[in-house]
Amino acid sequence: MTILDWTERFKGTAALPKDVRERLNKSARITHLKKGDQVFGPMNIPDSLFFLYDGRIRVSQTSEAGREIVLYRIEAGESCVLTTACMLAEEAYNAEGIAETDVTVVVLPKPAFDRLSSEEDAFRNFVFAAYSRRLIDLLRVVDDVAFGRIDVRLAERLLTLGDVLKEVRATHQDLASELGTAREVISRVLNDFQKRDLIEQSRGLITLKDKAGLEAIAHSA
Amino acid sequence: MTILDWTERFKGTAALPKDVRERLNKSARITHLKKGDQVFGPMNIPDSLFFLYDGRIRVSQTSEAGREIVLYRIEAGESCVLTTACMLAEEAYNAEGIAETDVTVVVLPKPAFDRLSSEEDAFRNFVFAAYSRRLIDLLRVVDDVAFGRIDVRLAERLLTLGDVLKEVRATHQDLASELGTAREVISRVLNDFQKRDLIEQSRGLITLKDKAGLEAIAHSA
DNA sequence: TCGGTTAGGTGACATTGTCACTGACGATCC
DNA sequence: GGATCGTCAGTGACAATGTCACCTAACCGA
Repeated sequence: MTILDWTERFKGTAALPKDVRERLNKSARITHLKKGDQVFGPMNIPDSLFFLYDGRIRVSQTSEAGREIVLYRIEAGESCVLTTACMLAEEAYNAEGIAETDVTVVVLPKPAFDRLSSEEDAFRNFVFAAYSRRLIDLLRVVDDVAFGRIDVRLAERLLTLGDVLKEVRATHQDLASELGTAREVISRVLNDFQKRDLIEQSRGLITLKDKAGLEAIAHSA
Repeated sequence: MTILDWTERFKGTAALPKDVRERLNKSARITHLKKGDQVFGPMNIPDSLFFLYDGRIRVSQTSEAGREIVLYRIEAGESCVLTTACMLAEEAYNAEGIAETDVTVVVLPKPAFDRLSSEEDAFRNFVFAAYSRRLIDLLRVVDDVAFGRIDVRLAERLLTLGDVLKEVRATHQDLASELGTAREVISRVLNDFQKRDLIEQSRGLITLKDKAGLEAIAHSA
């Protein structure tokens, strides 16, 4: 494939001197993954650092009983620190990353990572910032799960998933996995939303009819 | 006060060359805090790095409604990365650290931190490991809150809080704050435990009568 | 010992999670 | 077309947990 200069894509590398960037381009490997592929998981801990060049990765956690909750999403230009966390920590964990779209990943071997983070302040700060971002994300998840109502959380999530279009292509089970709850709960709440004319439903598709109304619910925490 | 060589206390600094450690001892400041003092919080974001020399810090999060949940504890020899996370991330958060005992803290100014983490691999790895540890801790919290039963979680927590002694000195409200639930819920579960002869209760004190029984509950997830 | 504060108990009810089952829809094959 | 199968969604009963209002008991300092 064509060799692309990924270093311009990341905050931590864009500002680096040209020679450093060229060195990086040599030592890093670029990988493509299909939508739905597992990027990492309990059985699949990479020994390298991941930087997401293009696409989106969904990081979720699954309980013993098989219920799932989405922790956060990695967008293009961000790095995936959880893999490194899992490398360092001995403890068992059960988070996994799934490619939500086709994905292009820059894989940086650990030696190159070490060298870079010792030599380049910008890069090191980028990595620290990535860690911080995830910590904050998880604080938010804890807050939502421990203290939030699901109608509020579902309204929020519908709005973020719908974004530009007013459509959310997801089954009730998908949404349950987003929020870490059961399908039946989602069904109940969605039916309530429908009765209130906030949404329209059809198989695997939800249409947002009243974004303002949903926002009112989302912010009524 | 007497100057103590804290650098031997931390994994990331103990192995450093003597001259580096001496430099550190000069640039860092040592602070003492009383039991119950706030180490950091939404209104009190330090601009330096914290290393816990002695004592224990409880990190918890509080909801809008005022309900609290304990995220993790920092033990002597560990660093407090959440403060740095909060420095870097712009977003609002509401975690705070409370000294659970009298506490001795090493405060390392950011310039010294930057220099150290660029020059010394051991130190940098120590910091990364600290971040990782907290990420994993939070994954566990998410798992517990989203998927765990409270009787299981309470049994676990009683065992860890009781540890050597068979006593837990905590009010029902304290335990509710540990697990992010309501006092009434704790009261109900404790009464159930008492009926089953697993514990004994008196005002502000719980005695573990049957650790094996509690462990059975704790592991019956 | 009085009075106030804090810890804990209780019942009614709301919300959320679980379970078992049903029907509805869409694809495919004959 | 119609039979069949798998996925998606709806439902009612019940269990677990959270909320609210209010009560009692224990402790503590004046």
